[in-house]
Amino acid sequence: MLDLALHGGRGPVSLADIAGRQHISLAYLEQLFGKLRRAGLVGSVRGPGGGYRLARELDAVYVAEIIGAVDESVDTTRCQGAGDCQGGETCLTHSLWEDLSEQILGFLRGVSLADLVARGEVRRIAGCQDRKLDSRQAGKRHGKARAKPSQTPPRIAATPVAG
Amino acid sequence: MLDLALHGGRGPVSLADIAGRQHISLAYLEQLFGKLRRAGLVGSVRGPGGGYRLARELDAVYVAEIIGAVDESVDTTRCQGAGDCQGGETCLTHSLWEDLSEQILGFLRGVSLADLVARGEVRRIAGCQDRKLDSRQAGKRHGKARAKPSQTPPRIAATPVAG
DNA sequence: TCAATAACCAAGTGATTTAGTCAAGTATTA
DNA sequence: TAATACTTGACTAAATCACTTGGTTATTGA
Repeated sequence: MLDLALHGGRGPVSLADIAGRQHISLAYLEQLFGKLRRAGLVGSVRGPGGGYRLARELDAVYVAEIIGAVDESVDTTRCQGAGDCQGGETCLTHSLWEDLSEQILGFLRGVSLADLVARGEVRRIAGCQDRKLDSRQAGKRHGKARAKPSQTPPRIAATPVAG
Repeated sequence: MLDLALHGGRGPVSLADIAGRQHISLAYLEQLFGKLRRAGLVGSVRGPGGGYRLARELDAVYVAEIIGAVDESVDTTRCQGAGDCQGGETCLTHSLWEDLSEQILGFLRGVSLADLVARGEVRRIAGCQDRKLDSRQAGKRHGKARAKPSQTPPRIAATPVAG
């Protein structure tokens, strides 16, 4: 979504472009953007020259929504907030994880794509990515690579012992 | 640790007791408390009547430490903070996940066992647990059950798409 | 001294999750 | 009408994590 925010100025951005810049496989991006589209966060344009564009202004798209569209939840309780963590009963630490979840959601609800684009760090990295892609594309012609190099999965390491 | 905080008033608490109240298997508790002991958060007493006790006062034990001792990290970046998320380079969203990690750590560093014990919700649930255990133990005699009923694992659901 | 109790330890297991792949489509436009 | 791009669904590989198995060692009380 950030790539879209940074490169969506002149018409739709193809997933192949994003795949090249962000080192995420095209097939996987297709999955993610399917969810994003169904959540109403992006719009798509088919056919040659097509691609995706953000459905709203940068300052109206919050990270929490994006994660919600893709992952469906940022809840840290084992019971997904239901309170039946311990065989129908509520476990001792339920309220703690509930508070933490609220904390995380609050933070992610406060960060918009506009906020991220405004960061010097983000602009710098995006600049590097663009330069790299340009020099790489100078040497090749219309290379459609469906299988891209993969990376190790990210994961939030903290896990409640009971919650 | 909360169970220990609530029941550690009169001498050490055995893991079998905690297992009974919190529905966590004894063998699994042994693993966790091994880590907690090595981290200096609890002390142990062997032999009959033995068990574990908190190594510090309630208001000096923070949830962040407990998670750190057991899980080792609450980092949400895919590179564990190293900044080499994208094949040696830093990925676009690195700073976002770094901020989120700091947010989570800050929250968990601010919650002590004393804070949790002071919660009405926690006291209420602990009361229920004690009453249930009493009525169950009235009917049996020295039942050493090493294999306890298990529960579905908790997990933080939010996962950064790239970080 | 011996048996019971409870901490200690190492290795393995199994369910779940998630990033990612594969193989088909269908729509759009030059 | 062919190329481009999006759509869908089923599958896979790896990792994680809660949990188990099968022991050993230390302490206490009878």
